[in-house]
Amino acid sequence: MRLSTRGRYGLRAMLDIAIDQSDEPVTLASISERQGVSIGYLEQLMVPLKKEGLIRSVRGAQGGYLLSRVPENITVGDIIRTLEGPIAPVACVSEDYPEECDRAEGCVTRLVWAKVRDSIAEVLDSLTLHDLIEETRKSSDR
Amino acid sequence: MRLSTRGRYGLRAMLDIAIDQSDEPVTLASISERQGVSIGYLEQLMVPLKKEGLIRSVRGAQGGYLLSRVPENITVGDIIRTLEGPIAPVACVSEDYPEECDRAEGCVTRLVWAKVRDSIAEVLDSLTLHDLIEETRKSSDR
DNA sequence: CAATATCCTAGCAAATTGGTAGGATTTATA
DNA sequence: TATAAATCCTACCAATTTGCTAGGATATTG
Repeated sequence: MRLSTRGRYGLRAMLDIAIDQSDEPVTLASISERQGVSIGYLEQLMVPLKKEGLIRSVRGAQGGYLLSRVPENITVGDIIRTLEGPIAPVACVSEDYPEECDRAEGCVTRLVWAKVRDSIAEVLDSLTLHDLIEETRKSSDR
Repeated sequence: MRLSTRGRYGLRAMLDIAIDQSDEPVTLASISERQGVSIGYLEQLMVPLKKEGLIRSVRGAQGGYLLSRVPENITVGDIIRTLEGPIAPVACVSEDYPEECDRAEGCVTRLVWAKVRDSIAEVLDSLTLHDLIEETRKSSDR
């Protein structure tokens, strides 16, 4: 039941971009330095995030990445689903296209996994990047 | 964010044993037939479940497996933790021995994963084998 | 003693994970 | 108009995890 580094690093990267207030693009080099993740790996994470429309990029010198929406309108769930796929502790209760299964009817354990899926989704969807920025400020004024 | 087959098959196997009312040991051969999981693989799952004290075994002819406790006292969480390890969407918020991390203090994303962990645990710990037996009966009287 | 079970050790192919390498392309600025 | 700074793109790959199977040893019943 582990999240892969894609989701973890991806969320850190998105928060890193969100925290920057300058309105100037944030480079992967700077994210890499702050977050301790290689530029090459970050590049891979940016591809789906951009395709999904959560960020936009500026190419060339002084380029980098910017959020496409205000932090209030980007949830952790948006980011995690983009990088890890639909939430699905097991394939037969996937949010998107649940996998067919012979024993589906009368499969009681399926109900368990559906509850797990929903409880995870509830947490991820209730948190926005804005919330995490706030939390960051709180923990830094000490 | 997937559960492995160990947890899935293991829960099915445990429920299968729980549903048997005969007080006689349930063989892996019969579980295998009903659940569509090989005997060899089931054997592997029984080892930790037995070590954890959730089931006991009877060797030899007419042998098999029995629950060590009444279904009311075995939660889904007990089974999943036994087969999959402590609940931990990421290592730094593992229920058991959270992995150290340089950026632990001030790491806001950690709070997210802790919430996810707790919400998963809440679901798994609130469901017992008894609940699932009840659910099975309900879905079969139609 | 034969049949039926669990127990135990090993091994292994396929998939997934977590990256790296190397270059092509775009753009700001000196 | 070069040059440097960036993103973009394709490929590859080693290590780990997953999901098993094989083959036998041991225990128990009838």
